[in-house]
This record gives sequence, structure tokens and C-alpha cells, in this order.
Amino acid sequence: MSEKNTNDSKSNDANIDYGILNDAIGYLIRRSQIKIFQEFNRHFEALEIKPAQFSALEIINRNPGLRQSALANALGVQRTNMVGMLDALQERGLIDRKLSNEDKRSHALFLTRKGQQLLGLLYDQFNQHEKQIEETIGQCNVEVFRECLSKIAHKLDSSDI
Amino acid sequence: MSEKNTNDSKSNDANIDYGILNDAIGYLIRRSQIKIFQEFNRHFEALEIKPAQFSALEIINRNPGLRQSALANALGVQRTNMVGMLDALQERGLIDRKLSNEDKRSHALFLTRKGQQLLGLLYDQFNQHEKQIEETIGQCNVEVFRECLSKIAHKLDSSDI
DNA sequence: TATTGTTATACTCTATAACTATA
DNA sequence: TATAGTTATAGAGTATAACAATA
Repeated sequence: MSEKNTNDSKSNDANIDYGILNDAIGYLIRRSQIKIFQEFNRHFEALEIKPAQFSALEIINRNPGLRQSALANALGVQRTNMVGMLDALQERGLIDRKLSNEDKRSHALFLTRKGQQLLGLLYDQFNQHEKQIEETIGQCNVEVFRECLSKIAHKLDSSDI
Repeated sequence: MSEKNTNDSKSNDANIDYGILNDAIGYLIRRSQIKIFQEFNRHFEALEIKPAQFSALEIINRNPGLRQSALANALGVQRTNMVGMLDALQERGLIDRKLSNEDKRSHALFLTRKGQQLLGLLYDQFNQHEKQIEETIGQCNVEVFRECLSKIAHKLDSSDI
């Protein structure tokens, strides 16, 4: 890397001035999310589970029998984009789609025994993942940090547009 | 909405148990990022500027003459995906790509007068946007929150894989 | 040989419209 | 008529390979 860049103004990769972005919460939260997902994937790639899949498995586990569209709602995705992901989980034998006997349009979702076993392994990785984040931000900040995120994620739900 | 769901177990959209996800920082940060981007877009859609474009304009403003690949590095995107975005900004007359006279391979980036004027308007919206976030999380938490985000975004840069 | 900007390409994620079968 | 699941499709965002011009 040639350091003789007395060019127009700046050409180096280092010494970039991020200006207002240094303190911009929106910018910081975007970069943080990318970093945390990268780290998540390092913990879960051996088990071949992505963040959205982990969320789906946990919600199905906690709410056995819920409909697909209820799961989509809970995860904040379109029900139309839920189909492929559930297909994949079902083909791996992790979930069951049972026909509801009350409303024959809907599918009730359940974890299989294999799905429950995998979730146990996922919890171990998840705990390591969370602990690593907590070490990064410092134990004394964890509660405030979590509280702030919860407020943004939930309290802004139906915003004052 | 029929409330007579005495089905298999759960079928309603409400009363979903999020289990471990309620306290999962990775999950909370993903949901928060979606919410903040939605709110950002409400503030900036009239000016037809997206988050990544705002970041690019601010960095070009603070580092006049920097190369495209330096900007891509700063924003954490591939230089190949920078091209289309800079094309759009240039076609709107917001930036200039000047041929560097030292290294004729590279393009030096500058804001045009029109780009600088727009950035002024963007700052106004940005300040409103940030203030709204700060009101959501509470003034006393802002500093800790920003500090946590910075630690995750930067300190995890070259992680201990 | 390596790097800058570029094109072409592909893969993921997400959003919309329309179909079927049930209600 | 409205809803649940599905399919097809289109748009973003992001990743890699390869090329021409230049270093």
C-alpha cells in the first residue's frame, strides 16, 4: 500500500472521518446487528441453523400447535415467506405440520422429538453467544442495554406517523 | 376474528410466548434495527434518501476526494455494490466523480453544491430522528446505549474466531 | 503481478398478486 | 365474503468472478 497519497484530498482507507455517523444510533445499530449476526453464524453454522430458524423453533417450542400465519406475525415476516423456511425445517424432520381438525385451512405447528433434541444443543450455543456479547459490552451495562433495545423494538410498534 | 379457538393448543396471534427471545440481545437488536430503519425512512422518504445513501453523502462530505473503494471499505460493503449507488447519486447531481491525476485508475468523490445543500436538509431530519429515538429510550440511558453499540460495532471487528 | 472501477451473475430476504380450499 | 396456506414473481441487498485500464 503506497503511503504517498498527497492526492486531491484523501485516498487512504484509514483515517476516515465518519462525522455525524460516529454518534448516530441508527448507524451504530445497523453495524452492530451485522456483527452480531456474523458471530451468531459462527456459533450455529455447525448445526446449520440461521437466526430466523432459531427464532421459529423457539416460538414453536413455546407455543405448540400455533398456526403458520400466527408464527409469521410473531416473527414479523409475511406468511408467504414463512412457507419455504417451514418446508426446510420439516424436510429435516425438525417440525411437524398437522392438519387442524377445527379449521381445516390451517396447519398446527409442533417440534418433533428430533427438533426438541436439536433445540437443546441450540440453547448451549445461544448461551455462549449471549455471554460473549455481554462480555463485550460489560456486565454492568447489560440490563440498561437490553431495556433500551426492548423499548425501541416494542414501544415504537404503532408509531405516531 | 372468531375467538372460539379451543383448538389443539394455540391459534391466536396474541399471547404468543417468545420464550428465550424476550431477552436475546441478537433478536432484540434485529427487531430494533428494523423499527429504526422504518422510522428513518419516514423522515427521509420525502427527500428520497435511504440510510446507506445518507451514510455515503456524510462520509464524502467529511472526506472530500476519497476513492470509491475507500468509501466502500468505510461503509462495509463490496466496492462492486458501490457503483450503482454512486451512479444514482451522480445522476441526481449530488456528487461528482473526478478522475484522479495521481492514480488514473481511481475516481475522487466530492459533493456538488446541490449535494451540500441537500445534506443540510438531511441534517435537520437526522436530528429529529435521533431525538425521537432518545425520547423512546430515555435521556438518562442514551450515553450507555450508544457506548454499548459502539463496543459491539467496533470492538468485535476482528473477532476471536 | 496487483489494484480500481466496472459488468455480469447469483443468492438471500422481502413484498405483492393470485390461486385453492376452506370458513 | 373473508381467511390459511401456497405459488409465482419482482425488488432490494449482498457476494463472487472476470474484464480493461492503470500501477
